[in-house]
Amino acid sequence: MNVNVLQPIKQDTLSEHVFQQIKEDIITGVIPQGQKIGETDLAKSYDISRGPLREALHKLESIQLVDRRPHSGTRVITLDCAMMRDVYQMREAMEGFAVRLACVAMPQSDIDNLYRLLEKHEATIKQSDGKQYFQKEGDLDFHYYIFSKCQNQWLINYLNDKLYQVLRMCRHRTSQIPFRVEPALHDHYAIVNAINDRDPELAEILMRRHISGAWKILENLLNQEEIKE
Amino acid sequence: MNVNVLQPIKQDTLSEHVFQQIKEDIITGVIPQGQKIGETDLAKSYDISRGPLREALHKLESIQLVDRRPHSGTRVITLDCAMMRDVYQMREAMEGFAVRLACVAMPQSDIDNLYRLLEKHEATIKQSDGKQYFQKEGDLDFHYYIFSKCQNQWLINYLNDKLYQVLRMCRHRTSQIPFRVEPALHDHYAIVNAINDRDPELAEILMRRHISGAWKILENLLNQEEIKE
DNA sequence: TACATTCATATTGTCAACAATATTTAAAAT
DNA sequence: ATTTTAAATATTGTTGACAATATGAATGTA
Repeated sequence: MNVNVLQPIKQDTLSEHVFQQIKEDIITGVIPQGQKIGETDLAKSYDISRGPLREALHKLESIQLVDRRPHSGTRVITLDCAMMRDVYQMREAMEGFAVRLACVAMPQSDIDNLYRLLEKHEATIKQSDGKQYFQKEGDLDFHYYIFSKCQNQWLINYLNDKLYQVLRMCRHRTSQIPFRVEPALHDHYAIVNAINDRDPELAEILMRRHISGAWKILENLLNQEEIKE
Repeated sequence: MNVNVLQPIKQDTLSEHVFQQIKEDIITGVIPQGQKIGETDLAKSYDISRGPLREALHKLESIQLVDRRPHSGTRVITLDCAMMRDVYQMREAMEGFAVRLACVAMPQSDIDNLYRLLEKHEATIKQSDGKQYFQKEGDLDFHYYIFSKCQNQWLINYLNDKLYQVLRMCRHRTSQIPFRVEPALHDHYAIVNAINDRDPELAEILMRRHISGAWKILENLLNQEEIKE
């Protein structure tokens, strides 16, 4: 595995520690969407003073997990359809570009690792074709492995720190819905094949299709959900 | 002009006000690159207490203008060649995608405005073919106008809040170097023509070429500069 | 009853002092 | 003279109190 891909973990300060914790609580729904966050309350419940808490909230704002309005307060974002669309479009643009770069930069050993990863996914799917929920994590692993090899630190950080946090939140929200995972696996193989052929042009196109396809499925599900309610 | 494209200006708090001010001071070089920032000193020089100043520094960190290490301190980033490359690659990916979206979403009136903008640039260039420095601002206007019409708030915010701040910093650093601006104008016309033909595919390709071309020129200049020193 | 205004309350923004950590300086040992 | 160690200094992290602003309740008026 490469170094220098992920920033060093700095959890030394209270502010940073609480930031991480609140982040997880928002993503996993412990703090529900749209909820107003009172500084005094939260500070008490995490047992720190308001100073570091405010700094944590600022960091949360910078990765779009909360909205802050001066003098008014902070509240957790609500993942509506428009926001998810924006996020998936961003992924399309950025992961498409990332795979194009990675396709040129990857050593063969990384490509081999990707094939092994997909084989593992394939086995997991065959083993348990009922409970496909677990598999979604595998999807993230695949995407993460690829963009982390693109050699552009800004791109990596944005995908990792911002987009994928919101994405995890989406997944959590839609985790009860069962997806068909075989088509995704097929897409993944096609992408790795393009990388293996050192065809960045094609790799980008396939990645874009893969992500925009995922969005179309998700969009339909969300609309159905809305109609039901 | 559309509303809802730029977030409302919130300069109500000290923290926000100082953030804006330090941001400008960094971008324009008043605070030089690589400089260590002492909280006590800066707080005194902006005549506020350390609380709001720290919040401002966190915001600056979130747009990559400073590096913070816990317990150690804050320093202004240094724009080396690798970082500029990353930024230009990001622009290539994101502005390419933005123009693709904008190409579909733009009403004809916006396209007319773009043509008028380019005519104005053309006139400015002819008028003062010596001092092309001023013209670079025009380039930013053009790019900004396009991506602000892409209808994806995440994309707009990232370009506007992060990439373009660093880009302005680059421009300031290389402002003494004269550029030939006619080729850029030619590219701009080609892009607007593609938009006018409602050809998002082509518009994206042209935008990518335009930006990667600009990077190649800049890269050469930076290398020459290094050799000299 | 509906609406506007005023006052009380709660929440956010700011400050200055204190604690914890890093950096520098000076002394001691090899 | 160079490296190690230890103390002193400076800087960052944290806290609780105070000021400014917004929110909500109560009162009065149409």
